Amino acid sequence: MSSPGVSRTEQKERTRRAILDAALSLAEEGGLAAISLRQIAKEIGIVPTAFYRHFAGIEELGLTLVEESFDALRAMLRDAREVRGPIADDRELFLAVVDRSLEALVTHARHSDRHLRFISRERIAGPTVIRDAVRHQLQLVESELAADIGRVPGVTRWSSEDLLVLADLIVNAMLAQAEELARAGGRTDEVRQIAARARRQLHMVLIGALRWDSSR
Amino acid sequence: MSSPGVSRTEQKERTRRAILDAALSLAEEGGLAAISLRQIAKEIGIVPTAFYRHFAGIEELGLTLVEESFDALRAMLRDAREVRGPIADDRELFLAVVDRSLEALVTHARHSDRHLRFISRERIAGPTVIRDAVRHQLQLVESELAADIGRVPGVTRWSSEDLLVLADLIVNAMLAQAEELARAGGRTDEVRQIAARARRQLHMVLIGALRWDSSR
DNA sequence: TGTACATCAGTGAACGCGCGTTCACTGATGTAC
DNA sequence: TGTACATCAGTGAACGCGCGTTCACTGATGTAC
Repeated sequence: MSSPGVSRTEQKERTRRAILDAALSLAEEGGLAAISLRQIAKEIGIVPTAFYRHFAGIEELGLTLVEESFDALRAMLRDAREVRGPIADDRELFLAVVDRSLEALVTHARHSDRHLRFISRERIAGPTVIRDAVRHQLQLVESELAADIGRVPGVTRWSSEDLLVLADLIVNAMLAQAEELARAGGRTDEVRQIAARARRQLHMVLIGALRWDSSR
Repeated sequence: MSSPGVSRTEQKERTRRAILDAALSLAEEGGLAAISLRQIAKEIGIVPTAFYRHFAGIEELGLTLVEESFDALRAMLRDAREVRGPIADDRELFLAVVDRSLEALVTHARHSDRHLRFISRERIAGPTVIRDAVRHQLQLVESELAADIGRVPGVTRWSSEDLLVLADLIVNAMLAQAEELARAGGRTDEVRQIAARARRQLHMVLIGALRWDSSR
């Protein structure tokens, strides 16, 4: 099970990585709840019992995947935030800035697609523990996004509750599009079409946002 | 297995119904892909082999649940459409009309919650055949909704593509809220809060929609 | 540098269990006369 | 209305299989001297 010139620690890490990857892929069909420890072991060519050298069970593996997936999601959002520069109140400028963020998201989504799908799938279909962990992390992400949107000049008068409601809308919409994006695989035409749809949805929502008034 | 004074056909229908109900409930935890024929049989107190008197396998049962779920969803939308009456261009009137639709949705959602959750879960996490069936039906629903929105005076100049994009946004957002609604169970406070969030999201989206111009 | 011992990732046999599916059956309900 | 036969929803035994988990093990890597 080992290659020459590879330290024990390094080899262990490789196997751990292989387990996580296999679980992520196998779960694409029917979710984490539908895969077995033995399927994972078979997939990467280890004996079933070796699994226990790395995780106490599938649940622990699942929680690790939750952490990983949100690391990926946060990296996406950080990137989108950094790429866009200062935000203007002017409508045209504002939408151009949104477009730059979205381009960063689409680029990232291509590499983190399995993690994003993991989030949107296990949030709804996961075993209870996993589902709760995902939902909790999603709430944190929505808070961050809400704070982020709150800094846009036009929406500074919004109530914090409305900002959360808007963030929830955006996160749900974008996760649904990420799902479509992953499903499109590499097919360039489809990817472009879905990215265009995501862009229009964001525009529609944000134009509404700019007109919104929390006090009414 | 039978009660006195009940015809054979009627008894068969009862068992069939019990199977569908049990599957719908058992699938709440980890999705359709994670439940077994034997679990269902045990749940309703029949022997596993009796299952085959009603369905060829879990997949056929799943496809029946897809049909049922969309019957429920369409009934909701029909109700929402009927309750609201003529749609006005004026913003206040328009939003009041949207509110009436949404109230109808929330009332329905309380009774069809398991079917709605089935749709949003299996769309992402289901076995391939089920997933494809759900996605296909959802596209039809989105088309209907798009046509419906297209009749609103303010948006008659929209491209049909934009109408579909908007319908997709609304369906995704409302399915996510239906999920929350079901999760809240009967707790009145939470239900009211989620309904309020759904209303705000619809308002935000539709205010954006009224300002939108497909030609830009 | 060489040797003796410790560590520990991965092995392989074994367990009891729930799985889907087959098959011949039972006995209540339905029907023909 | 009564009898004889057909139908068929549900039964129960049996099958081979994959499951999670236990346990004692092996042998390469790591470490102490």
